[in-house]
Amino acid sequence: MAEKYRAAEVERRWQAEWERSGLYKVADQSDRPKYYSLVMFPYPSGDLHIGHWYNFAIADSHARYKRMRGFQVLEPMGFDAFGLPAEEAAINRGIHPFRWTMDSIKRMEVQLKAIGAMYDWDREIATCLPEYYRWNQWLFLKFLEKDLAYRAQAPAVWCPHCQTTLANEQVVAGRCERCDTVVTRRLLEQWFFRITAYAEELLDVSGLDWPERVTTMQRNWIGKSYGVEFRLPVEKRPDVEISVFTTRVDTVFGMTYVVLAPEHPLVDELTVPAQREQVQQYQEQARRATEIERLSTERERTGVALGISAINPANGERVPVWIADYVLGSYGTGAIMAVPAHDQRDFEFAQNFGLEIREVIAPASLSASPPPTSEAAELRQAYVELGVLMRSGRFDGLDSDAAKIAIAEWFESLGVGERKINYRVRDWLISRQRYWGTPIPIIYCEEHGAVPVPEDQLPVLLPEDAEFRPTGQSPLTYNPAFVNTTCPRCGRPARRETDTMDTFVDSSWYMLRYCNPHIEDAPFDRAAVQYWMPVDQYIGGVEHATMHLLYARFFIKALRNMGLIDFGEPFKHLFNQGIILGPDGQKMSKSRGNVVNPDDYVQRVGGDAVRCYLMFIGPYDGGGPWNPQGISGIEGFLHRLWNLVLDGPDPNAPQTSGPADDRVLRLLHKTTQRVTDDMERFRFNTMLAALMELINALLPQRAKVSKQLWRDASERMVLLIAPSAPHMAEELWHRLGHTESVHLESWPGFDPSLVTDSQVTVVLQVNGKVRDKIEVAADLGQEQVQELALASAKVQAYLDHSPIRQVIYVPGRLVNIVTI
RNA sequence: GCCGAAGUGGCGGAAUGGCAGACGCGGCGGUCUCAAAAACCGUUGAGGGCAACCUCGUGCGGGUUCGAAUCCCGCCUUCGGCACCA
Repeated sequence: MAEKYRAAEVERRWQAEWERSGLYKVADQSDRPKYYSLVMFPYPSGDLHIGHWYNFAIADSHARYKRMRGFQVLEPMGFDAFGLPAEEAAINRGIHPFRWTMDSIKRMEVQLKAIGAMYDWDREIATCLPEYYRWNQWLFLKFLEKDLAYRAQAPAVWCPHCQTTLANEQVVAGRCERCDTVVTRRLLEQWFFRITAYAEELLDVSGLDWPERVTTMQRNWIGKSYGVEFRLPVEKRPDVEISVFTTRVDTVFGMTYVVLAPEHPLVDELTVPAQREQVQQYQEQARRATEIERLSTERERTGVALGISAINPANGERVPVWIADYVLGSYGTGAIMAVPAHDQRDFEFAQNFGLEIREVIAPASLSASPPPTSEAAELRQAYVELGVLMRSGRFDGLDSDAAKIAIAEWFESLGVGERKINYRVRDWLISRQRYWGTPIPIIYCEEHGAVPVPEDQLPVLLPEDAEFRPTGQSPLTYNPAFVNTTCPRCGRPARRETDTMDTFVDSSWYMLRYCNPHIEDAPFDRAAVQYWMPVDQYIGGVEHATMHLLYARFFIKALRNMGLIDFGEPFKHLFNQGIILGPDGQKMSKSRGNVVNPDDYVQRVGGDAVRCYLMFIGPYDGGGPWNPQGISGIEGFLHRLWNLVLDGPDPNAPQTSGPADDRVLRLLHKTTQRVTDDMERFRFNTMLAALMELINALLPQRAKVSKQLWRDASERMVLLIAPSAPHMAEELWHRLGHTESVHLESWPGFDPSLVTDSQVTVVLQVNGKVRDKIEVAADLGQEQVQELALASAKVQAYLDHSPIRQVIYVPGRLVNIVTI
């Protein structure tokens, strides 16, 4: 019996040795092909939980596998260190965010090292350090130069709990993505990145190997729609026109009113004096409403008439102009033509206010019969499908698709409108009224307005002595030493911008920085980036589909157009790992008390066992509950592997190879093929199942196979498990007599001629039901196999002299004899 | 409401047109032990049968096929995304 495996001691020892020998230091050039393996970097919360392990440890196993396959692998680690949680923690505990963050990073470095990953710690980054965030500022200035950053007054999403504005992407169903508070809107001057300029390019995901649901989410988020934008003259106001956007210009003859968003710039101008008070009240009410209230489809449709009419350019009819909060100021032109018969929202609104509902589209199936003469009152809801036009002048009888084109062309020829594409995506609001972030490098001068901080004055340091409690104003506002400065243009007193940047700016380009994080005169090292980028495999949660992943793609495209890089996508392959739930099947949270701390398990059964167990739980994109009992299966497997290797061949085993050797050799090669295939396809659960099957089959053969083969089998198993259980594999490799690290070895290959069995089991069916099985030589011909099948007594019994109508033969698998 | 994914033993799951339940957990029985733990061996979908074996069985209902967990149609449930985007 071999000595017991002492995981904690072995793991500590090898981690120290790997660090000492610099085993995982990565050079920026190699004869080997490069492979950049990246996980979404963690927020320094101070506690590495089992979910981090699920993400990081498994990603590391895959990266180790790639390294053994001959790639030069870059696997960096760092911290997404700015952001609200540090401020919250700092406020709650009275510690400065900087200290809290740096302490958390220190703790997490220790915990991360317990994973046993190949991180090259020389490349570590922390985004809250000036050496990093100065490049956020530098990139901001570049974006400004290219008109990709701009300042505008807009009704920004406001989170009352976080006391800051948010980007649209950070609002989930009307609630703050971070703290789940119902958000409101505030009219503020804010900085934006012009991501909408890249809407079309971002829709192109060809060449990306990403989960389809992520690309679908991005496509839906960008929301491209084709339509017509046209202008309506306003009665008695030849100086004003109302622009509207519609995707259903085929229904334009059904327009019975026009709606402006409450915040539409023309509202004041167009409102008649008698309506002024009501209109202003409504505007105020709409401004105060939370997103939840505004977005609720259950809600009664409200609005106020301005007391003025516009002219429908299609038929010259007068239609009243209203404001209503179901029209958004931020989409299209902020105004719509309302066609209540063919739009459900307009329909409900028209019913509420007794406005005319005029049907102009007949369902296509009814087109043969005369147009229905039904009164509007009979309609229960809008008919929103396509159909055939009626009451539409010379367009009557056209189907919707043809009419969309015909009417668009007509409008274009009249000069009242043109075809237009609109996108749902909004520009990215990056201003945050919080302390713990990158200061936006802008100075406001009375004479010169918003002046960029000159490059040579970067970084604009975040002052350490600031009051950071959120008040709704940016904390930096209260720091005179920070705020008061001089204008870079004229030298007169000026004020600094006091908002900080959204932390998604930091994570939009960090993958470039990892390539050479020590470069001092540029955000990234062009040569190193040229070598390593794009990221070959990116692993992280799906929750970033329309935030980080979209922003990073935008950044890379913008940087490419600036000539700073020469590729257009940051992440070639993307994998979304699932979420590990608590043992109760619920999402882990401190308040539920179901958070699993990996440290206890690492101490007890070893990091290798935790890694393997997480891989074994199920498909990697599935996640699932942490079942503390299940880990014993992996423990047992690893112990049996340990014993198998250390016990060595049976003392009475044959010296020369016999028939058992042939079977075992085939099994070794077949398993190698399965493990290789599963590793490539991220199927870690079946990869480990294959190794378990192998060891289960191997153990009873110990006395039967030759000593040499037993040793070969041991070595092969150690190599196959090395990416998944790197510490034990290293220990076993050395115990087998090797002096170099197992992690410098190549992945074992397999001989295609050995992965198929010489004997195969053929299933014999009668009318699709299994009745017998026979063992035949794999290369036996169809006729012989069928003969053997018909010779089977069991088959004969079921055939019972019935005439055979058909025989299905699947080579090496089955024979199905059909009699009916 | 719209879009998407998924439903398989007590549990995690495997099998993507060809032996349903690989592998593991848990359970049951056994070996060892004074005993327990650990380790090891056997067994474990349901029903029937002394047994060899037989029948049923992958959310529900239909279909295609020699053959369906797998493909098609309809429904139910769960999860995820979007949700006034004109």
